[in-house]
Amino acid sequence: MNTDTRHQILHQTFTAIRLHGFQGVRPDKVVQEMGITKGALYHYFTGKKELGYAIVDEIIAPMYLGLWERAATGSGTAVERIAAVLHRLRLSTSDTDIFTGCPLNNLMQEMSPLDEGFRQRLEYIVGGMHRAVAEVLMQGQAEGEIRPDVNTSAAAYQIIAAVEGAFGIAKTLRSAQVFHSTLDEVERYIRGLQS
Amino acid sequence: MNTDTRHQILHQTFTAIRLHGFQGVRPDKVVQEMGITKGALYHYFTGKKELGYAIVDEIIAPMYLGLWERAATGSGTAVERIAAVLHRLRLSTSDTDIFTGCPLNNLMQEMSPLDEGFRQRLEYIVGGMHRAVAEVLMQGQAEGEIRPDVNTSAAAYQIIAAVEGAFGIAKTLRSAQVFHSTLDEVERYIRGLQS
Amino acid sequence: MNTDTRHQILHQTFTAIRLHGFQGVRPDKVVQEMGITKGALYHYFTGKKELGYAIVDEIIAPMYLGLWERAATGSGTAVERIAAVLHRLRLSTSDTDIFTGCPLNNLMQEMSPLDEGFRQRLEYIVGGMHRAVAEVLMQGQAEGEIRPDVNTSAAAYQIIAAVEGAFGIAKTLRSAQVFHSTLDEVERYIRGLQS
Amino acid sequence: MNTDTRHQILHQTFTAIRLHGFQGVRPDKVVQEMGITKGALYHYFTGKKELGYAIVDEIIAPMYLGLWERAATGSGTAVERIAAVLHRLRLSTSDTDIFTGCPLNNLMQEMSPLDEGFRQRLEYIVGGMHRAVAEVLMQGQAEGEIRPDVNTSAAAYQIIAAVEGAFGIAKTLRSAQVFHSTLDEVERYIRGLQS
DNA sequence: ACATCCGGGACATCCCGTTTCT
DNA sequence: AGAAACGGGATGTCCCGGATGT
Repeated sequence: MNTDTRHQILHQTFTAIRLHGFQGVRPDKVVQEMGITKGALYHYFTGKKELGYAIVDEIIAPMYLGLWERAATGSGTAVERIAAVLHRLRLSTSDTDIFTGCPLNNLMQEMSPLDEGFRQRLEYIVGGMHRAVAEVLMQGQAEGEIRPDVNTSAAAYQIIAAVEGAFGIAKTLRSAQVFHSTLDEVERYIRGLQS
Repeated sequence: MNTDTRHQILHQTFTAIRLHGFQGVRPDKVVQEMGITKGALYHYFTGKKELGYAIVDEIIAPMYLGLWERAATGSGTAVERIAAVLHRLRLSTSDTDIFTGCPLNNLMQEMSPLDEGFRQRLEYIVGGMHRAVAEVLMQGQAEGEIRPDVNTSAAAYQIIAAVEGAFGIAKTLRSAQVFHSTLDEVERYIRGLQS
Repeated sequence: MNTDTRHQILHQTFTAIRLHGFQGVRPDKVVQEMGITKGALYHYFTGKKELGYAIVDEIIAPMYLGLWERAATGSGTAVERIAAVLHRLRLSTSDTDIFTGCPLNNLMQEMSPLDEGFRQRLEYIVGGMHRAVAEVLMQGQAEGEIRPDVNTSAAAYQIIAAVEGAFGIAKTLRSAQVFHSTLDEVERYIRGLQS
Repeated sequence: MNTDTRHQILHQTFTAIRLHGFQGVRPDKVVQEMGITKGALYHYFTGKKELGYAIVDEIIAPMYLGLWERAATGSGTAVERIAAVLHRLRLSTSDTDIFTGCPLNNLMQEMSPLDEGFRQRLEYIVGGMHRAVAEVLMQGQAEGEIRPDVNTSAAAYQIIAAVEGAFGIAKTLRSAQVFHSTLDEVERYIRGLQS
């Protein structure tokens, strides 16, 4: 099993999804751009959908869960740890990322109502992100850093929602600046949760 | 010009877009479900894309701009007026709306990078929404209701982003409850802007 | 009966046929370019085919029969009268005519095998042209100008064939010069028929 | 590369072009008649136009260039060699060929003004035919067989034009006899070029 | 004497996936 | 492991013409 070709297909298709959406991906085009044939693709994946699942499982999930779970295990105050994730997000977001938007958000909007397999995988990722953030907030609450009246679960959803929403709006406005200033505002919101 | 048939096409296609995304819309199916023929469709619209533009211009834009601009012209404090919009949003959002997500958000994620015509129309809508919210916040600031150190533009983006993000997350989690509790949290954030 | 509109349709469609061939004509486009609607077109003609027949009968036939029958009724020697037609042809043939080719020849090649109605009308025109040329040659023969061993019918066909062929070749080579020098050669051939 | 299927498509489509013209060819019908599917067709050709180009390059060009260039390399006097080509043409022209006309001529009339790719390919063929005939005439002139005042280039164009024109006229008149007698007359013209 | 609206069907092309072969 | 050939069906668009109105 040549894992190289498999990886290449996975990443090339991931790029295509970012540009055209999952439905807009043309396996024909993808393999052509890679210089391989469909024989290779259908050797590793049973179909376009399974290829999509593999991309979510093997690329997107590790990417986002890794990013947010690092906050849960990091050091410093709760607010600082979440702010650190936002900083990393800002730094890792290039102008072309603004243009294509957040891969996770894109797939959620496109595929959630269309395919249950996608929805469950994306739900798993969002759930993991939410759990990570909520946990940090609860730790902060336990230590007296966060106000006791804060609904940590709702606050966690709000943080994630605002980040994804910021991605979506910046994408349409084609403005990295809007993205950054909205993230700043999210950070301010988080600081407002402190005692 | 028989505006009846035209309107019917517009609304039926709008529904189809909500279910399958713009790229997933099959004009064949739409006209078949309406009991008309493709002759009619291509009599009123030169193509699928122009039909999409018309839907954004004539359905989506009035819908969202109407909703948010009402906040700017309403009575009461700034926070109350924005909270009123959020309430209306909650009430007008059925379970199937949770399932299909926010039409505006869906189109933004799907079409912004694919077609400049769509992007500009959506940018116009988002810009209008932002302007409306920011204006309310500035009025509140002028009247001493909102703290003077609040960046009204950034706060307005954050509010819109959180609402759209809440839609997107609730759609994947298939949970009206998450939608509502996130909106509650947004409201709490807004109240935190008060002096 | 507004003969103006009818004439306009006839001539506009004739131009379209010259550019795209009969099968390539799009009634939709033609009426659009004229600023009228299909209602007008189908008021005067029962269909695209009948419109084509009318164009052959009312525009092409008079054009070509008029040109060649003038040779039969003109004055001077037989050779001079035919040469005069060739001259007139040369003068009336613009560069765009070279580009689009001979309308008669175009229609013959395109429609003869496809539609019997066209074929018979075009046969009528070619027959008339042939009769006119053959008659002139026979008159010349009677007066001793043309050699008695000349097969006037075959010679007439050859003259017409060479002229149409010259049009066709010049059209592909996009060369007015080839058209003119071939017509010169045809003239030389005719002079070779003299005693 | 299975050249069998490719060849079959090429020849079947060539036949269809002869019957309906290039624009009149319906790929659907062609593949259906062959018992293959559109998947096969679009596997070998990127589109109808490219298929047409391939037919010109691989079928029509060799056919005509082969026919006329044989005259240049044959033995006997110049006139005999050209007459031999005309004879071969006569023999290889069945009644159905009269009905459908000369494939080269048909394509020239139909496609030259519509598509530059076709025009250039057809120009290449006509150029080759002309060069072959002109060369034979020049050889004859060098050997004193052809009169020195003959413009070999113009005469070559006239020969080709007359042959193509004969095809076109015979097609409309549906008369093999007219075709043959016109070719006879062309032959007589050529003999008239002799000293 | 025309314009509007629309029916019905074709048409070129695309595209996912399977089979076969090397 | 991967390339080539092909099946089968859908897709967006076009386009001729008729029905209806004015």
